[in-house]
Amino acid sequence: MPDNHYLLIVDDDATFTRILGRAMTRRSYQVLTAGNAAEALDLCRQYNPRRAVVDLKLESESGLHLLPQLIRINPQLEVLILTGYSSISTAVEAIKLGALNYLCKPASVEDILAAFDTDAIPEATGISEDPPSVERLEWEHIQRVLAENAGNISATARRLGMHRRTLQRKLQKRPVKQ
Amino acid sequence: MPDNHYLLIVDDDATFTRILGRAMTRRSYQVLTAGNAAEALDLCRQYNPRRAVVDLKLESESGLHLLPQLIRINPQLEVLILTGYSSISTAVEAIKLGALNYLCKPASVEDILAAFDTDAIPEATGISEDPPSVERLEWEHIQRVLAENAGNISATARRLGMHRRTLQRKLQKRPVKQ
DNA sequence: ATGGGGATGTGGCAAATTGTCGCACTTGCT
DNA sequence: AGCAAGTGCGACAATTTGCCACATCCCCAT
Repeated sequence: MPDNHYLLIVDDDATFTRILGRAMTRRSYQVLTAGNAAEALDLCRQYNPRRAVVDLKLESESGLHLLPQLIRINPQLEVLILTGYSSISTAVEAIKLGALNYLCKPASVEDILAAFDTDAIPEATGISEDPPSVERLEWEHIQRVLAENAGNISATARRLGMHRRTLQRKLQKRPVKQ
Repeated sequence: MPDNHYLLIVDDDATFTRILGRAMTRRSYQVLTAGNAAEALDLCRQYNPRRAVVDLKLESESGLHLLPQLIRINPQLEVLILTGYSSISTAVEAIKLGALNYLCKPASVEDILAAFDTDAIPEATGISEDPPSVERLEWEHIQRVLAENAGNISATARRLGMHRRTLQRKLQKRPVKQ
């Protein structure tokens, strides 16, 4: 184990950081939380955390912009990008910028921990292209259109040709794992 | 401009490699084509191409497996991964393994060139114009996977994570229309 | 401030879709 | 011949929808 267990959580949703922070504290991380980029950079400089969970969508600035700054401070930092909607291009961008991994919200604490630790053997395991399950495909598509419509559920349902009530119910459920 | 314009195209679909190869030749690339991993590695060693387009789904082996081997031969190689479906996890995996970019088929020659030449990422799935309904998206996805499995309904259902009976019923309901 | 026009969250219920078995038949391989 | 795998289909239960009816909110123009 490394010399410290500092985990930096960056998200402007206070509720989310609180919940995740508590869960991580319970797993013996020393949790630092930041609500914006400036705070995050300060904490990073001050505590030199080993891992970070960064929301892609911060109020004004983008998590994608924050990412390289954090890594410049500490090149060893393992950053996990969290995003509300799944977009391949942002996922690719995040990894190119040095993120360790990329997850879609809502993600469970287990998902997050797994995303940090899975990195171990990307090559050895037989990676093959599996077609995404229809559920997964649907979920990602919904997230994309929802993002396009700025989170407007009614409009999204209309454009997706599904009933608003149905969309609501789907959104309440969990994302499907691959 | 670099010392050579060799472009390696790796895909087991001969028609695709021919079309893409011709288009790239017209754009003054010297095109090398391979139908499997072994050929690809040979060509890579022999010609030391600067760029490569690799289909993620090769017959037996996976493009994701080939990727690190190519890069080991030539760390400068710019590899573009082409895939049949848009899947965030494989996109992330590909970039982690050193791919320059990730595109979904069908991609135009322009898309491919743009993916090589710009850091900005073209929206991989070509979304954002008019969101297809979930039904339509599902239908297209089913057709793709079904084709990939040579019309095998049982196998398709398994890979799609849906019940065989359900797939049967879906296929019956919509013969082929749009 | 007052009243549209949208959006959102819920509950309830009928209608439609799925999940699950089972069974008969065909194919390809040994 | 016998086996493994795939296919088509009927029946029935379990879920998931579509749809309607509110009750709130919020924003904006009157």
